[in-house]
Amino acid sequence: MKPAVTYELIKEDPRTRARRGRVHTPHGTIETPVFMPVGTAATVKAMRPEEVKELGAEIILSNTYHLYLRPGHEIVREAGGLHKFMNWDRAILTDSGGFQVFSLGDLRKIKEEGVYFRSHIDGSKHFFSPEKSMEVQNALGSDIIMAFDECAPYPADRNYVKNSLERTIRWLDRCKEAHKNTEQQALFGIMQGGMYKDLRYESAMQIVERDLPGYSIGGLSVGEPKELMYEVLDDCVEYLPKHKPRYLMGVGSPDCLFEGVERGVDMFDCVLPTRLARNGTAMTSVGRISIKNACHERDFTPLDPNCDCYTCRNYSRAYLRHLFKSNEILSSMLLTNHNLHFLVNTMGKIRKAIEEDRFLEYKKEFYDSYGKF
RNA sequence: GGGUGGAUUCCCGAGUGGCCAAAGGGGACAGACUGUAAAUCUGCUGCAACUUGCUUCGGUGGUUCGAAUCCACCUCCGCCCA
Repeated sequence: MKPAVTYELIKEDPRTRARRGRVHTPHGTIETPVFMPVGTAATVKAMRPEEVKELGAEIILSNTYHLYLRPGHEIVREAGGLHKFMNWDRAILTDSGGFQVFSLGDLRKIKEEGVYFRSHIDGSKHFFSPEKSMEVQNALGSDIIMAFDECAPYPADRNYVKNSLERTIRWLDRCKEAHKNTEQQALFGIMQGGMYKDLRYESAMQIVERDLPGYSIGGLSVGEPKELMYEVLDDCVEYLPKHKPRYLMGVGSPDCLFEGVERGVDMFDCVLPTRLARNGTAMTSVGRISIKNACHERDFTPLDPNCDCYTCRNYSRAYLRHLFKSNEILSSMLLTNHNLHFLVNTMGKIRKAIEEDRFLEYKKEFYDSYGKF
């Protein structure tokens, strides 16, 4: 039986581990490496799906925990699934709720059977388990579903990380067992192991043994220094099979994307571009720009001189600053549009560079222009 | 004309003898944000020195060891009665 999602390797960079590929899903093909915009609550905040499409996004992320709490996965199922519910006919990947185990702090308690949560919305009590996560994700009908894992914090002692990753493996087996819709939805495993190389190896061997359609690297970008993340990432990718997609979870600053691609990562997602946009920061070819800064008050030039997105074609920094300072909704819309365009477009250029054997040259060019990250 | 309430640091507004450079908002300015508890959060907002000094609470003058706070007069604003 053909899995719901397959990976096609097109080309490998001769000088680095960067690679050009395609991920085939029931809702279309994704050119990789790819950046996936995040739409936690069944919407990429401040964007209409048509706009996200126009940017060139081929897949977006959504979140199991959030949709389970509100509106409730049964409602999404009744609506005809997440694609129909949110009017997005391209691919969707749902996170399992695992990250919320990490981020909800003292609102949760981790046990072998699963995780006891308190809703961040109303404080009500909930229980999430591998089975529950699969049930919800099956109801949502996303193309790629993630295993229910625990993302260990940083720093964390070795013993904690070891216990955590071993439990995550047991949970992965339960996910595989509970996953009911393998023809339409592909289950990805998640590697953990913190910053410990041997634990990363152990985790990788365990998940690869489960022969899943894709593998992701979790537990990075949780507060550790970038150099350390790159070092750990070097090993992580090494342990993963060549003919399956590799997904680095939660990473999205431009430098991290380049470093990730260079080490052989195919997929990334991150809230950074959308959140920064809503908080008044733009990612541009010449670095980050805080549109709230007084120096843009009378700057009637575009946000990014080298950008052809809708926002940069039509609006000035002075206007965008005015919108932000006035708390206008359009501020979020235009800045989000630009930031997503910037990352999606940069990924497109990375793919092209790999095809033309000039990935490292393009990387240098980008870094020289971007300046300080 | 008579009566009455008020004037506070960029704005609104607390403060009614020392603990007041003065609460709290707002605004301004700056910063953070990486599988979204985030259109959120943090810092800062009299001047200068650098743990201290100076100037400030409508104006002027007074009382007091000490005043944004008490007294007198003046200026402006609100309300009520004629």
